Amino acid sequence: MTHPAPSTRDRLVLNAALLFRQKGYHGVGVAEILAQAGAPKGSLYHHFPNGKSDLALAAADWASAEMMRIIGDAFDAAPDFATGATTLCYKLAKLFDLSGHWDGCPISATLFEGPQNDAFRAKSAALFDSWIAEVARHGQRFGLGAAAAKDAAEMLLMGLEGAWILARVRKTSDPLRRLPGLLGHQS
Amino acid sequence: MTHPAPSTRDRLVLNAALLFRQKGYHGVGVAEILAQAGAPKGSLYHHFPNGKSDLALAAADWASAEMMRIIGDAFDAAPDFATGATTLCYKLAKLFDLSGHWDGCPISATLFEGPQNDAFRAKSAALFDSWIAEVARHGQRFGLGAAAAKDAAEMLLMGLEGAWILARVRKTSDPLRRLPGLLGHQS
DNA sequence: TCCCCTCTAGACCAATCGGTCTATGCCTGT
DNA sequence: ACAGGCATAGACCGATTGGTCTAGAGGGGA
Repeated sequence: MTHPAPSTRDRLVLNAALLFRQKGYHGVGVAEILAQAGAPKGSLYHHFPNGKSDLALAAADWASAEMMRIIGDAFDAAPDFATGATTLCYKLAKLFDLSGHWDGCPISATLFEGPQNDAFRAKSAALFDSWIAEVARHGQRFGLGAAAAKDAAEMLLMGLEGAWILARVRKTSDPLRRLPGLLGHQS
Repeated sequence: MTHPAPSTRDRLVLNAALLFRQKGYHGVGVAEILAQAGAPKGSLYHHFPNGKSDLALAAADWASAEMMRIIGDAFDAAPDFATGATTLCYKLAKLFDLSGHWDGCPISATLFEGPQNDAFRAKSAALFDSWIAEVARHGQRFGLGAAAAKDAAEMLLMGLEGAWILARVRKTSDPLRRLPGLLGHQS
């Protein structure tokens, strides 16, 4: 059905992404990641010489790619920007419900509470910007001007992040589902 | 000028709040808090028998009270809801600039990445709700209906949380200052 | 003066942290 | 069959973690 036999490296990245999202960078120990991925310590430091921090960056990249895919799915099938934004919110709400872990945004959870390291900050900025640029691209495709598209994209992202936090704290995807209405994207 | 001689307990709470905001719950060790507060270990466990987790809850309470004060200041002096909301965003942006640490929201940073402990989650939910209720109260004071006031308050909070994240990642308070415009609170 | 209680002080502890190291599979090319 | 390298496997390490414990400083009441 899905992938037949993910490599050790992929298992490490995937499980690290899941755990970091749930507990934050400092909240997860390498031992826990290794146990959940079923890999020994040697493998981690073979694939990621810099250990935990390299793994976190890879996990964030992986999670960001997943988000880009979701954004694309939501907007590609939409007739206009507002519908695309609404679909995106609903898709994320559904994933939130399915996970059963009340996870947060993968970027902020993984990279934010990490080391003060500026590389982490720059990386998260770049990933967020890539999301915004992608949403803005769809906005322009639907006829918005460049500035208006970027504003709409940034507002959507900010709303999503805030709704995500509220959803997490309340253990319900409601805030994500109500966001489009609050943003004026649906009547 | 300010308080003449804060008690050991107050110094612990204050410094814990500052550090947790910067690095998250798991990102700060008790040793670091004690060093910054200039207190020995014995004092911590005297005032907070449950140690770090008790201290985090107290720090969150303290930070939340501070936020309630800021909300009150912003809306009390405002002629209408939109102006109050705008003032609140600007006040938080100013604090963000002054801190020089690119801190995040005190609640999410302190309590979110903490232990899976449901008490932490419930506490943060209660504090967020108190903020929303306070903003909604001002909304009703300015003539909004109960439901509309709560919607506006929740949207403002979500926007603030999202803008806070973006501000942090970009090391600029711009997102917080642009939020009122994006929310339609000013022309 | 003496007691008592609150608070300070820091030595000390087991557990866990992230990371290094050597040994050994295991698979491929020859 | 054999060599050689990629990858696995986990023992091991010093540093740091949150937390406990004993000792004593300090001050107010009797």
